[in-house]
Amino acid sequence: MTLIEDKKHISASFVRKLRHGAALTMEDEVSLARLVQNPRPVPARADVMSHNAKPRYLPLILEGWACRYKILENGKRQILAVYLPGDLCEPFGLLPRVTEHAIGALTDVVYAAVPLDALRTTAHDNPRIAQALWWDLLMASGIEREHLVNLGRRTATERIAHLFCELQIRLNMIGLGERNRFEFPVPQLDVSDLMGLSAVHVNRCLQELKSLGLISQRGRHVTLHDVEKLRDFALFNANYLNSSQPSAFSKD
Amino acid sequence: MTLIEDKKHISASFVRKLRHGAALTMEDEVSLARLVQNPRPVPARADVMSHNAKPRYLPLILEGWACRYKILENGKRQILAVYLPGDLCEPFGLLPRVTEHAIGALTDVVYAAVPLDALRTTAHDNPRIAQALWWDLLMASGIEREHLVNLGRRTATERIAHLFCELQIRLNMIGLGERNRFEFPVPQLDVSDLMGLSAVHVNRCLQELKSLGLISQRGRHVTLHDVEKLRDFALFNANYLNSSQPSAFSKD
DNA sequence: CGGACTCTTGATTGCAGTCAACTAAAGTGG
DNA sequence: CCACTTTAGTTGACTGCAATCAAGAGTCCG
Repeated sequence: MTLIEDKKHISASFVRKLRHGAALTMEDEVSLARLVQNPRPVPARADVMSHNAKPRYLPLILEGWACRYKILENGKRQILAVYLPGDLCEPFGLLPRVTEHAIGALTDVVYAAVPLDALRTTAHDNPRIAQALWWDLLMASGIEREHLVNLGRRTATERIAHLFCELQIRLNMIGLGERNRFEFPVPQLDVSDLMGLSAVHVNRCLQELKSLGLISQRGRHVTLHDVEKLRDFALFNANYLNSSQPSAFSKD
Repeated sequence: MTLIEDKKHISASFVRKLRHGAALTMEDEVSLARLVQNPRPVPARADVMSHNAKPRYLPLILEGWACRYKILENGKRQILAVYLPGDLCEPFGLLPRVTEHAIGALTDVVYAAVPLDALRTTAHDNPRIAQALWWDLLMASGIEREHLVNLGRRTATERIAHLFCELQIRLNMIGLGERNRFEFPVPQLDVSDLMGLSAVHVNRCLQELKSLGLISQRGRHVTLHDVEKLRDFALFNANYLNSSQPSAFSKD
């Protein structure tokens, strides 16, 4: 296996996701793969990037699940976003800044440090790549906003159902999991910090979803028994995940 | 009064805010003011921009308070962000897309439609303006993320206290209100949709803040009696509002 | 002066948090 | 390979924050 092919392998999720945002050519994909260097491991519960760093690179998740989080002065933690393989942990990171939140590993993670200037140069020189990255930014901001709606106006069980609906689509986008079954390796304690709930209550909500026949869990895997029913239950509307394809670079 | 001066007047909040993000020259400010055309009024409770539009312009609030909101299928409403004079209602809007949420007027509003391509051209030709707009984008995304923390991990009364702490800074930034006193024209029903609460409970939280001596209201005006105490109470840390000055265009 | 909002208050309900104990599973080291 | 520790999941009892329901009081405005 050549070096290039190996790079294409480790960057597979990244490229695969960006294909949804623009019609990438083979060369585009090679350019993207070239950005992905030096995979680094991080164990579960450790930080990929700490608070108040001023990074010159963007963490790109290659394997495992990570998150952006903040800890309040009273010790409470809120997870702001979940990052899957192929996700840039600083979607707004086309330019550097002091990081406001930490990035943590929910499971064992392997990530690549994408150099800022290389990413910027590549995007600047290639309009399709630029479009794909803009699309990715819009999707990431859509996900965060829907998360906000989740916390504000959905009940605890609805929130968790909504999470599964979203993950099902995001994982499919990068080729992980089957249509209605996927690995869900996140401890309930972390789910509670994501959903603004207590861990005990997360446990009970999961049981409710199971008793309703909407999902089941075996080991670290979840099965969604009836995606349509689950979406209705969760007041889930998938528009926010892909309806925002930009047209700035196409002919509208 | 010449036309230019008049434009500078109606764009005052916009320019004034952006000064915090970059060292703008007089010419920069004139360029920015030139983007602000055709002020349009919208009455309170009407939409500035509805769902599923595909606008070629960005609403820029000139007077009054607006918000981005979403209504769920069960009729519940969540306000995602509050926009003050000088705020672009599509901070990610350097490129067009189908709008995911509606923009609504919380009070009587006057806004300008900033043409997309004019904004893009101006930013492209002027690095200081580009920097200021990036800074604005980062601040807007920081505000939304803190809002998410608010809904997930702060109690009802803390949330409202936090809102006042944030507004105090944002309003000062555009020269509205005094150091610890400002107009707060938002009905409690809208506050409840912003904070993920019921209107009744918002009322009781406001009373609690008053009985704690932290704030008082007279008519449509709020006074923060002890900003430091209020910030402690709200677990408020102002970093997210301005610590994210980008350095992509300066020499780091 | 009537009507539409908006705010306020009280009574009641219920969702979700907290506390605590226990079980299960997964590492770890002797 | 088995004690021992750590982490994760489960259950029950109780508490409490915030929603809901309902009615009344202010305010603004045509």
